[in-house]
Amino acid sequence: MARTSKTNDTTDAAGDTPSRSALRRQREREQRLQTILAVAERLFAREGYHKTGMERIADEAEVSVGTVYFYFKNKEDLLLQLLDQTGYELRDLLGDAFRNAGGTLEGIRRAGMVFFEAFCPRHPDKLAIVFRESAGQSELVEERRKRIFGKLIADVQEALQQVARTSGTGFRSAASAEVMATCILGMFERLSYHYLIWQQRPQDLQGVGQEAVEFIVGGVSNLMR
Amino acid sequence: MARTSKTNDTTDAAGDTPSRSALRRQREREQRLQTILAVAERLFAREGYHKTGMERIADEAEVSVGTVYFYFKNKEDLLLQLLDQTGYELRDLLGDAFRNAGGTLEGIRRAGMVFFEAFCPRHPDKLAIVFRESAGQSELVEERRKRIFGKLIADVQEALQQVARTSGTGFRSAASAEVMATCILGMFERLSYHYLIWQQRPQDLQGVGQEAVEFIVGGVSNLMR
Amino acid sequence: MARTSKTNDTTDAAGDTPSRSALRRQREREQRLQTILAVAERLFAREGYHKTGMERIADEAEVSVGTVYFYFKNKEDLLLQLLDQTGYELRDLLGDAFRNAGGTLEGIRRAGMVFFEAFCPRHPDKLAIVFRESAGQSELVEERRKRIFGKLIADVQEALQQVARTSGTGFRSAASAEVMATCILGMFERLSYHYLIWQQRPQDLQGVGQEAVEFIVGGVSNLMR
Amino acid sequence: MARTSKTNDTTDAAGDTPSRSALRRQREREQRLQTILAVAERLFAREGYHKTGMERIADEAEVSVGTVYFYFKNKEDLLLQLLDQTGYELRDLLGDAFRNAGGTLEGIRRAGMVFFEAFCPRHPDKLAIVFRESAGQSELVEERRKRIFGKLIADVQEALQQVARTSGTGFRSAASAEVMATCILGMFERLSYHYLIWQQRPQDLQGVGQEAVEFIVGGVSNLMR
DNA sequence: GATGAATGAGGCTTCATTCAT
DNA sequence: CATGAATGAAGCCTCATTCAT
Repeated sequence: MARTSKTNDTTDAAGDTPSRSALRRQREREQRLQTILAVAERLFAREGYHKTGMERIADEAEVSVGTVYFYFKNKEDLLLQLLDQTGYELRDLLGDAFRNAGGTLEGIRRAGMVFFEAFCPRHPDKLAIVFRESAGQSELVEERRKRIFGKLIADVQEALQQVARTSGTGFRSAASAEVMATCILGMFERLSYHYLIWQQRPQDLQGVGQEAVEFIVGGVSNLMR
Repeated sequence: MARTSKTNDTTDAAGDTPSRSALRRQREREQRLQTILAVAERLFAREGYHKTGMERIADEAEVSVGTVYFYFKNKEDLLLQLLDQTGYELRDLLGDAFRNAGGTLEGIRRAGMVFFEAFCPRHPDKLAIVFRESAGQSELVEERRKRIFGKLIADVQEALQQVARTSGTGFRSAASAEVMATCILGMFERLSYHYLIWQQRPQDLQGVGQEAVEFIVGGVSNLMR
Repeated sequence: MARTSKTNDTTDAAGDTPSRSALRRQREREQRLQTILAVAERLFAREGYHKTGMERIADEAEVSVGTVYFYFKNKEDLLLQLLDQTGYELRDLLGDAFRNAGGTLEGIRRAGMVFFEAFCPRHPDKLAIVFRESAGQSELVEERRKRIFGKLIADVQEALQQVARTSGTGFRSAASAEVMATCILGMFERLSYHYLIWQQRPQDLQGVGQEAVEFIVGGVSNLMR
Repeated sequence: MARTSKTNDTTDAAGDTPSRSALRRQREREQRLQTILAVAERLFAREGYHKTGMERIADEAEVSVGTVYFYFKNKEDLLLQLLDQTGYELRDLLGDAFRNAGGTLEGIRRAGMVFFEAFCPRHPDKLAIVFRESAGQSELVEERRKRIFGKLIADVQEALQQVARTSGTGFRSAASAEVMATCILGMFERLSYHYLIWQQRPQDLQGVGQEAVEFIVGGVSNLMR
């Protein structure tokens, strides 16, 4: 019932234009869902997935427990939707950046910086969830993480392959691009985890990012022949 | 509590020569402790930290729950000791390899391969625990993970700086070595996670490792001036 | 609340002739109520009273939860009305048959067969509800069951007493008729439960019924002096 | 772990004679289990299965909730074990009586009276559970009820067939005995339910029983040819 | 030292019912 | 009248931990 954008309307004739009240309900509905998600994101990231009870989430979202369960099947579903959301946003930013790298190392460099300059400072909680809280919670969750990482790796890999094509060369081996893409994601993960979550030095991220992308550029070059 | 009825030998008198039975008890004690740790490692890695109950651990270690609690303060302690153990082994292998890199890129290359060729195939469960199960379980655990990663990063960083010294150059910036070391750890983490845990392709790890160390060498070179 | 904008007809003026639209509304109302009852009967009987949620009932009756609550005070009320309905139908069939037994054992025999030949095959769900689902749900429900059984017992008892009167004899004791009537109801209950609900052998019911009524006839005779 | 009569013993040598303390533990264990069962029986019968929470049971048995769950898998298991217990007792009494009926109608008569005179006054709660509370609670429970009734029916059926053999006659049809046995059980059920649970006239049960067994005898005779 | 029965706080989830629109 | 989102009390159950034997 929830989660499907039903547009039931009793006042309007038979049209495609929902009534004003229906629209408002729709909005409020979406609003609530987002509020709950936002609260869950914050709590999962700061207090931990397991330490956060559903009641606490309901409280802070100013709804009842039942309402949370109206919008989300269970606690795991809440985490899954958070993961998906973050997955989308990451692909929107990172994926896009890499897809628009234009087949040049400079493009790769710029794409990498997007993560450190645009994503990290804006969404530290999301990072904590994808990289920490969602790790090893259930098969379903792990499955979803795998898929998200897979997509991102594919994006980066594609960008790398384009670089090779553009520069008229190739990679050391067929697997090089995939391995490098995975490496790059791993670097992003650990760097953001290290400097943002552990060391709480968000202001260092730009510098760190620059070193990292330089490192990447060197690594990539080295695997091109 | 430590007083048992039969203390007719020089067990814990004042000497340096423990009696035979005391020695045996000591051995049995160590044996038990290791069995429990081993069981916990396997279960945490395969079933998940939370899904594994203390009773299950006791059962498979063929002791009682009480005994587990005699050797370990609580469940978290079990995880902490597993982490420490893995930390030591990692430093023993990786740290050593990097410390013995001899200040050459070739040394770095060889050190990196140690992880993929020696550690990964031998200790997949340990990897699952450090990289997955211990993530976000409690502040104490996270603290320990941070320390372990920190130590490893320091080792790698040191190796990198030695390369710079040996080659008579320096790095792009003072932070370069630390960033690179973190990058390298992140690569190791994600690559092993990806190919060993997710994709279950342990046979690919050697090839993957070669690409990875090549990538590293390139990256490092690029940050030397 | 009962005041709607359009009251241009003689809807609820003072007359005996309701308007056409009022009649239609009345019909629709009755229709809805019956639909809900029918759905509840099916679900209670097949899925169980407790396992059936109000939302499921509303869904299958193609109305909203609120509507169900408009027609029925609460879930218990739904069950009570189902019980009453079944009670009426049972008395309509069984009671009538026994009342029309004409004071002969042959009449008793025919009356008994009505249950197995006419009621059981037609209303298995109703049987499941009276004999299974309504058992031990609440004091109110149990009260109603008691009343229904009481009425039926009275009907049968009356028929038995008429047999005695007609044949110019009496029963072993004053309580005989009541006890026998209760026995007969118990037989009907367990036989239908056993062969219809448990053993799923509806085709056997006619034969079973014949044995049963024969058993009854013998039992009744035996208590007449 | 629970429910299996382990006889672990640390003090004794290697013998078959458990130590005194082990024996006492064993006794206490059985004691507790029976206490919980008794409390559950009383509460289920008087307050209703659904209205009785596990906490209430634990409280009245003077143990913790965890302890209840140590002895019983879940609430349903509690009910199942109560059912089984009652099933055994019923067969012990009723089944035995019918098995010892000796192939005479007089034997049947006496057997029937056992139910009213020995079982009903002693175990009203058990009756409430088998005939009321366990009805329609879950497939597993219903399955068990079916089995219990089946066993009892078989016992009675066997007694009836023996009567036929002894008297050198047979029954109206092959199914007669089964149908009659089912009838008899149904009578017992409804009569006890009616006079014990509903009408609270336990003192009437003996008289009612006499009428009932007379009724049975007549019915049985009537189906013999 | 070893045992394992007992504990009980806390977690997740369901679902009958209400009420503003 | 109908709707269906919101409520929240109540229920069942788990499991890390303790402690008497």
